[in-house]
Amino acid sequence: MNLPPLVQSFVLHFGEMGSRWGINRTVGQIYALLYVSPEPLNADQIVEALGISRSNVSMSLRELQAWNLVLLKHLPDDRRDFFTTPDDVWQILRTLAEERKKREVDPTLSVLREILMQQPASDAERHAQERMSEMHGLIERLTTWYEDVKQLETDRLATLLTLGAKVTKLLEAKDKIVSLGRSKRSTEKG
Amino acid sequence: MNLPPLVQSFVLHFGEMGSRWGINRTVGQIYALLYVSPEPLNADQIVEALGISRSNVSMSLRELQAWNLVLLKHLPDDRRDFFTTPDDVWQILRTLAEERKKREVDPTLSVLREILMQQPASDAERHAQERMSEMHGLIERLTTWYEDVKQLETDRLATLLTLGAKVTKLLEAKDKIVSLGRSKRSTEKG
DNA sequence: CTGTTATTTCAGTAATTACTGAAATGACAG
DNA sequence: CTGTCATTTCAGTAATTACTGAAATAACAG
Repeated sequence: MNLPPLVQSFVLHFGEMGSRWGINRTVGQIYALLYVSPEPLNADQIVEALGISRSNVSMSLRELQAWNLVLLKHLPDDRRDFFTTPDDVWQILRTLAEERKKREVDPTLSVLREILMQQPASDAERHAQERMSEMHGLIERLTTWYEDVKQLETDRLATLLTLGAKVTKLLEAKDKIVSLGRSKRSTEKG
Repeated sequence: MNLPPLVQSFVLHFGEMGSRWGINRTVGQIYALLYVSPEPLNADQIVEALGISRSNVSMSLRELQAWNLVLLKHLPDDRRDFFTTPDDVWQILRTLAEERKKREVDPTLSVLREILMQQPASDAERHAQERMSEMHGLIERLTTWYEDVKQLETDRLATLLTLGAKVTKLLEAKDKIVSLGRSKRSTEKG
């Protein structure tokens, strides 16, 4: 590996982090390299930069494409494939969330649903179903929220993030006012 | 493995899912088993239920304890260790988020910060730093939001989730009113 | 077609990670 | 102390996953 030291640290870190996710070292490194590269790279440049085999690069790029984390580009008069990552980090975040949901959450939801359909045959099963139902409920809440929020454009999402928990305080204040109004009216009525 | 069929499906699914996270199959299965079990289990019961070695159970429970996903309980007049998962699924979610942040996000943030401190020695490095800075900014935003939201009690968090993107619509409405007010005032003034 | 260059596939191997059984440690009762 | 039961450690092995080089496929130019 022969990269500017600053880039190398980044690439190596992503490689290690990769293993903590499901992703493997090489895939992480390639992603990091493409992410910081000023222009698209072709497979041989990646081989050169990371010192790994051509076939490994090919397979890892496939993996990254399956994750939609990498874009294929073609330069005029050059039939090699060049690769980049999307520029917009928010877009990257969205993609990552979407893919992880698809791979990690959706299958679980469908297994839970299936099990919850079945008739429990014992107390143990009944209890298990209750627990699974709690889990199912939580996951559904989270995914509904996610489906809702993912539609937002970047600046609105940013606003939402900046607000964070403040929103609930606002709402509680509003609720108090509303309930005051209600109790006043109900008093008038009663 | 000799479990009620319904429990078995759940346990097996979690085992497979485990591999898609960093967690391994056995750890996933043990967690799932404890999660649906009506009362705490000791190591030998887990060995029995899952058909794996005693030592594997011991190591996997350690891993789960390191993740704070499992609680150690003692029954009176019994010196064996018994294990459960926390009852409250929201609490489990919090723990999971906290641990994943600690392991997957914090190290990246600190590497990024370190690299961004350094003086770039070339155009390539300058460009790389810019990209890293974008990533750093995004992650900081997300973690700030998370730090903020994680303090909320369950019912407030639930409210926040239920609202989802509606909040931004409310805010935009508010902003329009405020900016109307402002432009009115500035007209009066000018 | 033929030759050239780019990419992919895949069987074999290397590296890593998971799991086991045996032995060590610990915790306690008598 | 000694014996008993529970848990942990760890070296060896099994299983899985990652990686390579060689061969196959593909995409084109002439």
